[in-house]
Amino acid sequence: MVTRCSNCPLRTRPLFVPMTDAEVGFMQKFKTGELDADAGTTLMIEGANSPQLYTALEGMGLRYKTLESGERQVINFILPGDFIGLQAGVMKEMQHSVETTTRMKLCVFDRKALWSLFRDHPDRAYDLTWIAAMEEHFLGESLAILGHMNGIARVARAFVRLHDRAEALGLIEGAKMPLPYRQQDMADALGLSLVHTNKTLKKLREDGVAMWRDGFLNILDYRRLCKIAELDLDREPLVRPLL
Amino acid sequence: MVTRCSNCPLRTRPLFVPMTDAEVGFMQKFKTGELDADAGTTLMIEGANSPQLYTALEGMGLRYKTLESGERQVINFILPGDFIGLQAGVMKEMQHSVETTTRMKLCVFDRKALWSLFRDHPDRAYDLTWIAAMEEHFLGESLAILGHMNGIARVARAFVRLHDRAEALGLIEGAKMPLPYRQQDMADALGLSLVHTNKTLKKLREDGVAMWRDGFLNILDYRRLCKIAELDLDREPLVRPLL
DNA sequence: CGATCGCTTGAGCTATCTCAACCGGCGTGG
DNA sequence: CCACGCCGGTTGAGATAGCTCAAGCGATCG
Repeated sequence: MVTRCSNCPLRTRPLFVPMTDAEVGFMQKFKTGELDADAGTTLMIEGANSPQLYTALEGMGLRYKTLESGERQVINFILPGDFIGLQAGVMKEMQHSVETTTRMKLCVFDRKALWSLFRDHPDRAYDLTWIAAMEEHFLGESLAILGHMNGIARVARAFVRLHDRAEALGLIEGAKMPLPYRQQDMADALGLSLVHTNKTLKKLREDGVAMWRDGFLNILDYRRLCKIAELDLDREPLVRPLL
Repeated sequence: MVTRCSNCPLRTRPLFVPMTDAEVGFMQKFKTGELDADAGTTLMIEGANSPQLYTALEGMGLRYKTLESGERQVINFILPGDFIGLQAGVMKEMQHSVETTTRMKLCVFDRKALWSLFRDHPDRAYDLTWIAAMEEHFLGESLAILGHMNGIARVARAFVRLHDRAEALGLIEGAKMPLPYRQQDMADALGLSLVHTNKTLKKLREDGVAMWRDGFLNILDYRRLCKIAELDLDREPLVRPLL
């Protein structure tokens, strides 16, 4: 279902709209190379500027902010297809850091090329703005989760979101999906303490709802998970045409 | 310091860069009119589509999401200069609602014009993406606030942010700035209960740090407020070139 | 004059936090 | 090859920030 296109640094187009040959040509010119990053690599750092932008091709990572107190707020999890560095592209500096969790393969291109994109390919520029608006939407949703839901609902919500994204990417095999993060990462994403996150995971495990261990998430009862996450089972599908 | 330009629907350019005559002309063509909305008007509604986009010229409002449980998450507060409806512009539908708190004057333009903007004015389109990236930054910051700070720090942070924005807009008169929201709005923005928000405000009042009543915020001790908000007093200024 | 709205305050409850200890697996260095 | 240290995960116990429920107050409005 998902077609990989390693020539396309900007995987912004809904999948059902194929690129024209001309577009593919442009994209190849736009792309400056591919990057193979080890697990634990810091791709971008808060406050600094990055001359490079990326699209994740393989592997997983996360975006986070470091607070004055030294704590971390994980902004979101990075999966294949995600665009990395829009802020660095248009603003003076990044407002969050980006780090790989597993080994990642990334499509690299130059931020200076961004302007030519806007000048010569308005439809692509439009897509880019669409990405940003989408990102804004997900952040707003996260805000609502942190603002109004209790521990177990937050964890459940995270699992549902990750499951749905993984499903769209074809990453699920036999009800299991890779989820290579640490419990601390999840805790930092959900605004919970590590201890409480751990106990919440235990509860979900014991209730036979979902099991996350050894880097894999196994959802045993999707229906009940959605219920806990306060999500409609037959909600309209997440619009996430990025790859 | 701030120059008002009611001909400019897209107040995206840093203030120190004046528009050329040609640009002003285009903007006037782009703009379809002005809207005078009463307090309590719903400008956009979650799930619906909006044929119109706005720039706030006067007055204040707020963006919010309604949760399954019926609760509200206030995404942010709208002040003059804010762009409203980017999501509606590029996505199928709005992901949050927008409501006026006071009477507002808005600059209106048509979402269909957005595409011509991208096609004919790449620099402006670039600005629009810059806006979106900026919005993303602020949402990320809010996320960190909800995820990691306690009640009093959240309120203090909100006050500092609002103060700084108001200052940039020249809305501060004798240490007082208009803040026409209800305590419930603030509570919904910060993920606190109304009762706890109220008690926190009382504490700030009694400690002589800040006083919010009758629609005005009076910051008595900015230095201490920043301390509570866990903000550096001499942090680099908030980059918010939007009017 | 009664009803509504926003604000205020008290009291008890609990979800979540912090502190602290322990465990198994893994990599490193002796 | 063993021993040690470190990392991620797990669990218990006590402390508390923040929640819910409930009541009251002044202002505004029809």
